[in-house]
Amino acid sequence: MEWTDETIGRLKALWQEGLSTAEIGRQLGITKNAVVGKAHRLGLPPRPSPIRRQDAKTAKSGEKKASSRRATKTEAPADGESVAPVASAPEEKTAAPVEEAVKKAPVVSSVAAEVAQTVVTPVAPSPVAEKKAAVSVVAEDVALEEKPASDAPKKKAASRPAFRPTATTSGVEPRRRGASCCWPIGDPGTPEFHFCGATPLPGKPYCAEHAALAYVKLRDRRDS
DNA sequence: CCCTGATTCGC
DNA sequence: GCGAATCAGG
Repeated sequence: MEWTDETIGRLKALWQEGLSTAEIGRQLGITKNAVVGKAHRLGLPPRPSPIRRQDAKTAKSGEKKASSRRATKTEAPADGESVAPVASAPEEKTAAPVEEAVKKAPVVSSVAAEVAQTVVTPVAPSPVAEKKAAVSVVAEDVALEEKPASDAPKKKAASRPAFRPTATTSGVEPRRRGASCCWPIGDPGTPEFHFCGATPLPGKPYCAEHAALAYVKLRDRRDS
């Protein structure tokens, strides 16, 4: 994966929109692992995760690498070392009510509801590239996804319908307070980088102007 | 089972 | 740095 400014910018934008990593990956044509990995390396703010791994330090005896996690998962303790059980520390409940509010439905739901028949999906057609084009008419190598055309031997693409109302997407997001258009402007990472900031359309993360750019028909972009 | 995000670590 | 494999919670 070539992480250009465009792709990184889109990743950031989509990430901020609250889309799932898998969804971001689908739109970028990469795996969710790539998305998460990159997001972490970029230091993007972690989003509400269902899981809470270890405490990173409590059980952090770096022995796992001995046989590599993939090789042996049923790794027996081998040594007779007593497994000094840490006194189960009373887990602090970091449950912030805010999280619940924020982690709500990615904008897709509301949009899909509106258009009903015309399935749309939020896609940022390289807003950054747009600006670059203004400066120089360079043929940007917008990462064109290499869709498997026909079904790959794998059984992927099963959940392609783009929008499937699930428990997570059914709720209406209450976080529209003081919202502003989050269309990325400028090069991510530079001080000039910012988001549009205009008043977004109800239920959408973009203002009217950018929503028109952001929401394209799924069919149109699939076989592009 | 499916989904989700997080982490690890070979490459 | 990248991301598949893996883990782990819902």
